Amino acid sequence: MGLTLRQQQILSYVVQTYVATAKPVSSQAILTSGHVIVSSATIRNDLAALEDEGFLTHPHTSAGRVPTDKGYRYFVERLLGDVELPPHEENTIRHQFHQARLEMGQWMQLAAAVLARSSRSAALISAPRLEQPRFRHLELISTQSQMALLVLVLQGGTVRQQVLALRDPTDQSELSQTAARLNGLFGGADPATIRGRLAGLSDFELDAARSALELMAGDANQPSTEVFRDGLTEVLQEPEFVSQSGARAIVHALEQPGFLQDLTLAKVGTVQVVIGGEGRWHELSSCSMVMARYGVDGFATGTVGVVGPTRMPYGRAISSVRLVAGLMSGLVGDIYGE
Amino acid sequence: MGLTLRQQQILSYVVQTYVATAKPVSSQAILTSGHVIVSSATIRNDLAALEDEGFLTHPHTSAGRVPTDKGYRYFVERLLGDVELPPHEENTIRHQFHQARLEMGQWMQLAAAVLARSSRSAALISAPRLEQPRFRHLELISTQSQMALLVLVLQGGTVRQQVLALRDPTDQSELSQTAARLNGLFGGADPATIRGRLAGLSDFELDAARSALELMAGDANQPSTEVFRDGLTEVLQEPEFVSQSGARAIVHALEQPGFLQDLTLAKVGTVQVVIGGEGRWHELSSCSMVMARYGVDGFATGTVGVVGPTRMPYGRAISSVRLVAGLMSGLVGDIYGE
DNA sequence: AATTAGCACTCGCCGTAGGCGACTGCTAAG
DNA sequence: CTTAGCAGTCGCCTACGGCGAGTGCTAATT
Repeated sequence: MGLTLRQQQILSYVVQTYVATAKPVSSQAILTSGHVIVSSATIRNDLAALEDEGFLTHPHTSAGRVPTDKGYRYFVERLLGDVELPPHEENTIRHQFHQARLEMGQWMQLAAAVLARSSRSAALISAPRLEQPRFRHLELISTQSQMALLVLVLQGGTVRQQVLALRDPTDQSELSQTAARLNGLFGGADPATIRGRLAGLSDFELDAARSALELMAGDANQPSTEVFRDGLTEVLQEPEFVSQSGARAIVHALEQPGFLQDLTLAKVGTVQVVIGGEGRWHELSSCSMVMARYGVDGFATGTVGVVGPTRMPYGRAISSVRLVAGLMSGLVGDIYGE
Repeated sequence: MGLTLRQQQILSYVVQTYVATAKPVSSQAILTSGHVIVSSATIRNDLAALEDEGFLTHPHTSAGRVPTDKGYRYFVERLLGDVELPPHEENTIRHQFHQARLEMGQWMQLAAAVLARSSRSAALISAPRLEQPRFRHLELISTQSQMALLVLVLQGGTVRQQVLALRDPTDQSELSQTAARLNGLFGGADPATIRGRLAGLSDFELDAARSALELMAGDANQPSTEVFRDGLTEVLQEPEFVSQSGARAIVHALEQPGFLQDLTLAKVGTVQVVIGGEGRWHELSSCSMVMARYGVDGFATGTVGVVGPTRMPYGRAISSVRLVAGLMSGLVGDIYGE
C-alpha cells in the first residue's frame, strides 16, 4: 500500500518534470536524470506499480507517464517540502508592496499582478470584507431635488454608496441635518443595534437608515464585486489551453462573480490546494487552485489565490500565495487596526 | 471609383454572411441568397472589382471572399443603416437597469454583463471620472497609534481612501478635530484653491491636505483601476480565437489597465468604431472595438465599449453600446446631478 | 524477492500521394 | 454589360507506410 522510498522519488521526479515540460515522462528520462540509480526496467516496474495505485496514467501505450490528480495530491501533501521563493524574488515582491501608494485598490491590483507573475498562473484576490460590520459615518449628498447620494463609511474604512430616491424635494442643508442626526444615533453600532433604534425616526430618516442597513448587510453577505484578477495571459499560453475548450473553463471561473466566496476556507494563515476541481467544481477538472485567506480572523478577511492547470508549479504557487497573503494580512492589520 | 449599387449590395451581403458564418462567401452563395438577380458570373466580376478596390480578399485561389478591414469600414460607414435592437431585447435591458439596486459598482457590472451578452463580444466599462474634481468632505479614522485612514469624498460622491502614516501618536478626537478644520477650509474647493489655502496649517494638517490633493489628482489623471469586464467567454469561442495566439491579443488588451483611457474619444453620445486596430494598436490587428463615452460632458465621463474579432456583428454592437451608454449617462446624471 | 537484460509489440507522428469538391478566372457568345 | 461554359487552382480528407519512442513481458541474475 505505502510507496517505497524509490517510488516516492520517482513520482516526485515525474511530477516535477511533467510540470516543467508538459510532456509525458519516460523511464529513460528518469534513468538519465540520475535521480535513481537502478536500471530502466526497474523504473518501469515502479512506474507500473504507481499506475496501479492510481498516481500515474498513460495517455497511450507507447507514451511516458503523466501524473493523475491523486498523484499531484500525494506530491503536494507528502513529497513537497516547505518550498521557499528564491530570496531575491521574495525581496522584490516585498519591495514592490512597500513602494506602492497606500491605497487599498492599488494594493489589491498589485497583489494580483505580483502573484500572477510569480506563480505563472491566473491570480484572483477579493477585497477584505468586514465580518462584523459597524456603522461609522454616513453622508447625504444632494444631487437632484428628489435624489440624493448616500455614502456610508463603516468601521475600518470600507465605503459603500447608493442612490436614494426622495419622497419630497429636499435641499442639502436638510440632508446634512438628517445625516448628522443619524450619525449621532448610530455611531459605532452594529446592524442589530441600529434596528433597535429605528423607532421615532421620520419617514425620510427611516428610508436613509434602511438603506444604510441594506448596505451593511450587503457588505457582510453578498459576494464582493471587488475581485481583482490578473494573469490570464500567463495561463492561456500553457499548452493544455491552446486547444480550444479547456481555456473556457478557466476563463469562466474567473468571470464568475461569487466564485472565490464559495470556497469555504480555513483560517487565515493556511494555504489550501484544490486539485482538478476535486469533484466539487467539475468544470474545473483540468484546473487546480491554490488559495488562502488573508486579513484578521473574526474581523475582516479576504481571499487570495491562483488558478492554473493541474500541471501547475505547486511549490512556487504555494509559497507565492503564502507570501502575498501574509503581506496583505499585514496591510489589513495596518488599515483596520488590530 | 465609387461602387455601383449592386456592388454595395454584394459587399453588404458578404460582410453580413461572413460575420454570421465565419466562412468565406462564394459567388454561388450570393446567387442562391436571392439578394441580387444576376448570374454567378456577373457576381464574380463584381467580387473581383471589389477585391481590386481593396474591400475584399481571398484566403486562397479557390476560396470565397472575405471582407478586409477597409471592407468592414465601408460597410459600417456607408451600408449599415441605423440598426436598432429588437424592441423586446431593448426592453429587457432597460428593465434590468431599473431593477438593479442603486449602486454604481453594481450598475457597471450589470452594464458589462448586459453588453457582453447582447453584443456577443467582450465588454469593458470604466467608472465615470470627474473631469473637475472638487473637495467635499474628508474623514480621518484612527487605526493604530501612528496610523490613520483618510477617506475623501469628492463632489459627486466619488470616494477615495488612503492610509496615512502619522509623525506622532494621535488619538481619534484629535483626528476628528483636524478633519473638521480641513472640511471647513476646503469644502467645495478645487485643487488649485486648496493649494492656495495651505498656508498656516500645522505639519499634520499639511500632510493630510497633501494626501487629499494627491487623491484628487489621481482621480483626474490616473487611469481608473475600476474597469469592469465581462464576456471573455463569449468571444473566446469565436473560431478565430480557438487557435492559440489570437486569443492572447484580446486577453492582453483586456488586462491592460490604462487601455480604455488611451482611446481619446469624441463627445458623449457618439459611438466610435475602431476596426482591426487601425494601425495604432497593432496587437489588435484582428480585433475591432466599438466604444462610446458616457456621462455628462465636461463634468464626469467614463468609457464603455466592446472588443471582439473584426468579424463582429457591428450593427448589434453599435446599437447595444449606444443603448448602454445612454442608460449609463442617465445614471451619471442622476447621481452627480446636472 | 528484487533487479536486470533483452526483445517483441504498440501506437502516435509525419511525410507522401491521390482523389474530391468548391471556387475562381477567363473567354467567347448573346 | 451580362451570361454560359470550362479549364485550372488549391485546400481538405483519407489512406498508407515507415520511423522511433516507450512499454510490457519473460527469463536470467544477484
